[in-house]
Amino acid sequence: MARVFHDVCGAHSRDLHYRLTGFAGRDRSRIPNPRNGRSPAIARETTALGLKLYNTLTRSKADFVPIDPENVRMYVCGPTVYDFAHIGNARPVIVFDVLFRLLRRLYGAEHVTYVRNITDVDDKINARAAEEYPDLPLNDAIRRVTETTTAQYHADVDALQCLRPTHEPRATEHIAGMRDIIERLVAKGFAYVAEEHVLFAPEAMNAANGVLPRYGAFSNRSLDELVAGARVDVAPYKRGPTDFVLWKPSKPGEPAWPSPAGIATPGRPGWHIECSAMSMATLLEPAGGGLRCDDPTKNMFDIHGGGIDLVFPHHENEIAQSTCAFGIPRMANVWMHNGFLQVEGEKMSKSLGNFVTISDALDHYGGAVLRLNMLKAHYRQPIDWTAASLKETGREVARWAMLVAEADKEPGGVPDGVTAALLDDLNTPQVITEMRALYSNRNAAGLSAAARLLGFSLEDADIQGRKHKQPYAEAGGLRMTGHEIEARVAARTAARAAKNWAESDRIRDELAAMGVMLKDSKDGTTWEIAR
RNA sequence: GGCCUCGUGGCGGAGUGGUUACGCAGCGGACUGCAAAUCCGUGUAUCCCGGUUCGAUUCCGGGCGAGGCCUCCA
Repeated sequence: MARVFHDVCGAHSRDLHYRLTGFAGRDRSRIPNPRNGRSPAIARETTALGLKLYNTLTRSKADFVPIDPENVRMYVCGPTVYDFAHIGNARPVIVFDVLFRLLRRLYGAEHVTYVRNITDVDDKINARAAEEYPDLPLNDAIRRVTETTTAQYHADVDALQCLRPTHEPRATEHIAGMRDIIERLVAKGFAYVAEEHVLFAPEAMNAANGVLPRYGAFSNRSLDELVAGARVDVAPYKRGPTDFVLWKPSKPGEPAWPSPAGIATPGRPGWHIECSAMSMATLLEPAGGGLRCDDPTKNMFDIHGGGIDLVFPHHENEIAQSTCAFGIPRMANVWMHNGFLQVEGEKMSKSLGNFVTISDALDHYGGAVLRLNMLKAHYRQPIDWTAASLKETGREVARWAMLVAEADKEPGGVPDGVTAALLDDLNTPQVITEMRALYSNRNAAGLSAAARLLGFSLEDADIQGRKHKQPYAEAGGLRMTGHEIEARVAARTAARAAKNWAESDRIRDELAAMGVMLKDSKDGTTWEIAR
């Protein structure tokens, strides 16, 4: 803690700390003391268990102290279900799955609540529905799109060996909660109705006194900067250029719900309000969307995660909504953001033709390989998703699996070095280094336990992609069944026994052309279909 | 233009105010009919310029370069 204090207050200044944490010029009696992280308004009765996490809110790494160790609560922004999830979407899913598993280990599986939402109301969904099912009524088409996409998403993340979150709320199931928050915001003067929209006014938030953070503090930008940097036309009904939509009217045929704030026309929620409502419903007490009116400061949770691109505007706006509606200084104590993913050194985009879906990736590599490959870079660093790296990872997992298969089974816990690396802000590259040392030392039990903590099994390693699990090889329009491959392998073994090396090598070359790789050992020849 | 992050060997990628991890590739060797796989050994790096320091890759300032956000986006 002394080190943290030095980083925050020694190297910079206390005022900078308050600016970074969004409390510049505000009542400082109720905000966390940078010296010890304690706040008069928030009881911190527990001690840390050694986990350190980098917090975007404070831009520093600090001990993780849950509000309630009996119920550690984490919310991660999930997918908008309109298309196959891509490999970039897989990164937060895997990263926060690792954190979920670590938290369960530290606090007990029954004492961690992990929420990852599904956004199933969105313009992109509507557009996709109209395109895919032009003959169906729009609402039926939308249901088709969201159901099939959600099923695909579940299949993908299951294959990546991610645990299902404790709750997976859908936006359309929480419209009432959104209306509730919107009504609170209107009643408190933070939001207003204009042309059947409800808009949030950041200027009203910044004019308010009390515990609220400053709008823009989280993403470190001022309202003036946002106005100056705005590249889009401001809708005429907005009072201020930075106002954002909480609720908007639905067009005819679109999904629509009764509107809040006395608006007669049915409408639908803005994107940001969804996460405020779903986190409230699933993570705040009492369960089901109630709030602790007796003690508003209880209306916070521990960890909020997502991709770094969500810092602004999504998370900034979530914070604005939740803090203003509930009268709290923070929505969540720790904010974690994963870095971006590139493909072969370039930004992934459909126009570049390098768009990789999770499903595509699973065709070529098993879930264990994709998962470990994702964890080779620290979660806050950018990662370059390359075929070369995947191939290397695949071989490494295969090596590890071979050791585990051959070694004597001795029950073993997770080695200390592995745990220590993971506790240090999920330093998975360091974990992998530890695992390599375990491999070198032939510590199969430790290696296996480490893999399990990272979320994959070495006893039953999922290495091969779906395409290569097929019992035949295919190349150049030719197809060879497993029986045919076995027959050629047997013929080659016979040729080798007869020291007919020319014939032996000919068969090996023939199989290699089909992508079938042979391995000779003193126990015989094995084969596998390479990629 | 504003804000933020990052810059380590051929590649990937950590830690660290004081002998610069680890993996891949390369090279040498073992094994093999020859390969592949596996095993053993091994060379190579901290963007540039200042500053602080006995000493900086690590801290501070500047420069250059890369990426992200400011608009839907993991």
